[in-house]
Amino acid sequence: MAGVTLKTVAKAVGVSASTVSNAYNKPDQLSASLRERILATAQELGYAGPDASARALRSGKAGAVGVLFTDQLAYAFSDPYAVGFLAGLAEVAEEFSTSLMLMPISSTDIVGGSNAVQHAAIDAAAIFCVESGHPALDILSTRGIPTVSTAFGEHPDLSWVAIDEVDAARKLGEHLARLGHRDVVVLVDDKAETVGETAVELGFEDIVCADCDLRIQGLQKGMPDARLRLVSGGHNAFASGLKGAEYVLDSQDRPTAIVGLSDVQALGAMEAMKVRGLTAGRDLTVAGFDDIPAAEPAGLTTVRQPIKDKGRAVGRMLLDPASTERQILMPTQLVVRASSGPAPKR
Amino acid sequence: MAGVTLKTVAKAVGVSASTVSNAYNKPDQLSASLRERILATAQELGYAGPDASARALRSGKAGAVGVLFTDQLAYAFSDPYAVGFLAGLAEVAEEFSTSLMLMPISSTDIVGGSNAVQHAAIDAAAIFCVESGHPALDILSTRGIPTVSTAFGEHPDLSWVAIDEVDAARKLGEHLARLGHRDVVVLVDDKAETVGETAVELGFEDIVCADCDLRIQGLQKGMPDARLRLVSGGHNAFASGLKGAEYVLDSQDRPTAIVGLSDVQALGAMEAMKVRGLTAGRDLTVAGFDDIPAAEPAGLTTVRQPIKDKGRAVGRMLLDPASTERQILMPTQLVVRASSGPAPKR
DNA sequence: TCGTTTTTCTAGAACGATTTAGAAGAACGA
DNA sequence: TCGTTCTTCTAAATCGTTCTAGAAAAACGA
Repeated sequence: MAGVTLKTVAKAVGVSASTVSNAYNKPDQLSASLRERILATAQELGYAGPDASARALRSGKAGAVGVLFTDQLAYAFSDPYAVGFLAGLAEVAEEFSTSLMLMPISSTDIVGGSNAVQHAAIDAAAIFCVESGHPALDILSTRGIPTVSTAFGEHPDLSWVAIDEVDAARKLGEHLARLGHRDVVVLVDDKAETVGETAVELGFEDIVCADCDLRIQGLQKGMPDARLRLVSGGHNAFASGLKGAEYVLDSQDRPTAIVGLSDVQALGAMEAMKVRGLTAGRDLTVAGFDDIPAAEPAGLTTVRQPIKDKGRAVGRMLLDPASTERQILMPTQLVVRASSGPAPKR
Repeated sequence: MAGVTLKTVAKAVGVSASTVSNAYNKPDQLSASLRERILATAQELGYAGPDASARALRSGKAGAVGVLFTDQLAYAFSDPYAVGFLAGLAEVAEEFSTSLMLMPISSTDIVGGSNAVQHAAIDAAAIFCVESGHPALDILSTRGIPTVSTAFGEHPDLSWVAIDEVDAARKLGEHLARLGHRDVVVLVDDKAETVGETAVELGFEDIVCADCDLRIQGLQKGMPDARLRLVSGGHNAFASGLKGAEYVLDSQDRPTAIVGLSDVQALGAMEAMKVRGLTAGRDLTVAGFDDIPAAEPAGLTTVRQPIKDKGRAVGRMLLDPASTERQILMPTQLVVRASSGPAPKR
């Protein structure tokens, strides 16, 4: 079976290789009857169509867009936000009959030549949740691979699809301020390892993720008089929110509101409250970010961003030559639900 | 910047192309000093290392394994089961500095030449939740791409990593029978479109997914005297379970136990019960399959299978030449939790 | 009927690397 | 000193396509 190439088929049919190639790629360049004869012979010989690598080399199109992912894939995909984004991206990819290439970034030997970012055959790449300045980005850049990031960037020649994180958070902050909250705990899904089982309190300087930083800034901007404390429960978003909230709820110094930097964390916090017999919106206010599907049934106040659209927009920017915009700001919207209520009088 | 190839670098340094190639791939084939000089010049010229497609063509290794996925990506990844599998697979992929290629299967024009399965440059592929007999599998087969499936197969020359679905389900069936259940509703995550908003009752002949079929068989085997009814709430697993359970709970003919063919569906069912003030394990028994992370906190009785290990095993089989086994049966284990209890006396 | 356009097909040169076989020189043991 | 073995490097073939330019034949308009 192996070793059957364009040439084999061409010889068998008695035509040139170019014609066989055209039979597959440009059907209107040859007569229908000949095309049929070629395809039939190909099938007979067990020829599966033009070799992917050869085609990619010659035509300069790999037919795949890369998606970098850091750390544990499981963590990345346990957040519906990531899944929604990917779904939007996949939709556009399918439209252009392109595959998605998930490229693991081994944080360790990224510099050594043997890694996926270096060797993956891709036409473009989506930068999703990768810190700017990561060596992988440099590699993509030298390789001359166009990228689109989901992080709001100041750099004028970078491409991105993002939301105004600060503004989004400010809306939520103002909402909370309006309700009278002055003491807020922010649940952070910290990238850095936390210490064992219990949550830890962080300083503002500990925040590594740029988006997180911006959201915290925005919150503070919306409620300048409030005291913000940062608490992390570790990697995994839901568990992180749960642990973080447990820590906060069981402490002497309870806040009147808990904000998860993602909905999943906020839902974790609601779970912790439920266990303790507390009702969100009455005993304590809880809010999140993103408005993932699970937020509505849970009655979670949050800041909506069009997740799937974001993925689609990135896909378009990467794949559609007709899309000329290089920087898109997506709208956000405060969604008030039952989980937020007035701060109790002291 | 563009147009810098191996040759350019070779000429600049004053060596042959082969030597530059060796500098990247076989460092011990040339003196350290020359290698350093080559790498330095390459950097200077903005050469990003050997072109991925060219290397793939010449060496016959694409450096990527494919993962087929049907339907909507979002649905696929909304199930932690899929995420866990992928995480295991990704772990091994990273080990072999290989990328994962997500290949959408547009169920429609799969036959027309323009699709990812046809054109993706991959060395091997994992078949995850794709019905045997799907045209995409034929394409992979003619392309000569080795595949490993997660479906238990009878075919002796196919490779798979799977669980004994029938046996797993039988264990659960026996457990339920022991508790006295004789009237069971099975929640099916039906691939076929369901009618609008409400759940539908299915016949055994409606089950298209092979795994589902096996599990149903196994359940019946474990509780031969029980009446099994099949109910589907549509695509998305959680919503499907929720809708299915709502339908069942609000009907005249309530069963004493509800089994979700996946944990996510079972959790959906528990949600429906909670809304109605019913307690799982007391008012009604609920059980699932897979033992996803969320199952334990929810107290869900289920049949555990080593999800991540399954992904890892598939990865090994695909990538590690040292792995010679072609068919691996993973163990399963009944995990009894609070959601299952004795059937109420009538 | 004759020039012109359109259709249909082909030869041969890329695409950018890796590989094979082997040459030139250095190092070595006796 | 000589034959042998390493080390270090090279020339040329090859991987399987697609692309460019153009030839031959068919169709067309006047």
